[in-house]
Amino acid sequence: MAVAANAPVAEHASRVNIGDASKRSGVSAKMIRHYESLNLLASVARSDNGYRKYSERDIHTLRFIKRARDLGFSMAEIAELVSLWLNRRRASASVKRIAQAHADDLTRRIGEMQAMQQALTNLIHCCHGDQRPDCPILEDLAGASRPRS
Amino acid sequence: MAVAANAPVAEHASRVNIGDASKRSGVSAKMIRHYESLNLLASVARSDNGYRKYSERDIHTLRFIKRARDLGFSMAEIAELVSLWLNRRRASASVKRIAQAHADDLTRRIGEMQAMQQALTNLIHCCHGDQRPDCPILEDLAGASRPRS
DNA sequence: CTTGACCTTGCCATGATGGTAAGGTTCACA
DNA sequence: TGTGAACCTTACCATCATGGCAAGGTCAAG
Repeated sequence: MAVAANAPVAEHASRVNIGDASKRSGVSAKMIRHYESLNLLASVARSDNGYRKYSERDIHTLRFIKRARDLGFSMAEIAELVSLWLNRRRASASVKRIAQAHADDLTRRIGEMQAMQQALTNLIHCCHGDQRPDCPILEDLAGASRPRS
Repeated sequence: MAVAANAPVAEHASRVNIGDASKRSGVSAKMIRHYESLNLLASVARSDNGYRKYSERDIHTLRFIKRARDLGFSMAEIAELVSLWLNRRRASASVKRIAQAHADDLTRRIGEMQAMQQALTNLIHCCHGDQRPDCPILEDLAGASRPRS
């Protein structure tokens, strides 16, 4: 039995409030509103009392966004991805280019952090970490490369 | 020959403006002022015209901060480190604890980013990246676990 | 009718940094 | 003496994704 994809008749009948949309997408209500302000969700419906009403399609989009966020894409990138997703005439090359750029960015940042981690680990290994004040970590920070003027 | 502790006669004679302090520490003037507002620099001197005046000691502290930033410490952590650096009765264990916590944090974040990177790399490898619209990357985003509506 | 759970908008905060604007100071040079 | 460049000052805004809070409207169950 599929989810609510096979919803019976009127799609608008199954529209839910933001709280349900949040639970079903894993995106906080706060961020759902935020994404709407970024135009990631095309024109969210409102009921008479002003409450937002989310269709299955909206929830699908929210899940798409969440998955992309989990992969570390920025909102700007996600906006492009959503647009490509909705465009049936897209070229997969466009998607791949965005993904590759992000992957490269991750690689770079991971490298930077690993360098920090390595330097830090070395210093930590050199520090006896007891009650004495002598500390190679502070000594490094106080003048690592430049030995003192 | 010790640092500027043994500076010839009047230490205040060698005090420099923020621009020089910036060049000599590698910290932007903007951030030097910011660090002062965070109380990382004890009471920066001012000359009659209101310009900040930096001693050798101040510049040494700025270099300490810069090195710590380069290792990825947060400003809150750096505040603690500076404080310990200035306290001759510190226990090296205190320093080591902060460094270890930061290293652990780096490890965690590196792991998260590597997981993203790995998932992304897999998807990218599956995408032919040409003019056709079929794209495993979008398919994953649109419903990795849950198939599609 | 009340209570509690929901929804609305709007503003503020994060953390580290950059930018810009509007104005004061200093110095070198014509 | 004037002028312009290069410096300094404070103060505000922006980033990016997210959370929090406040004040108020809505709705359903008791």
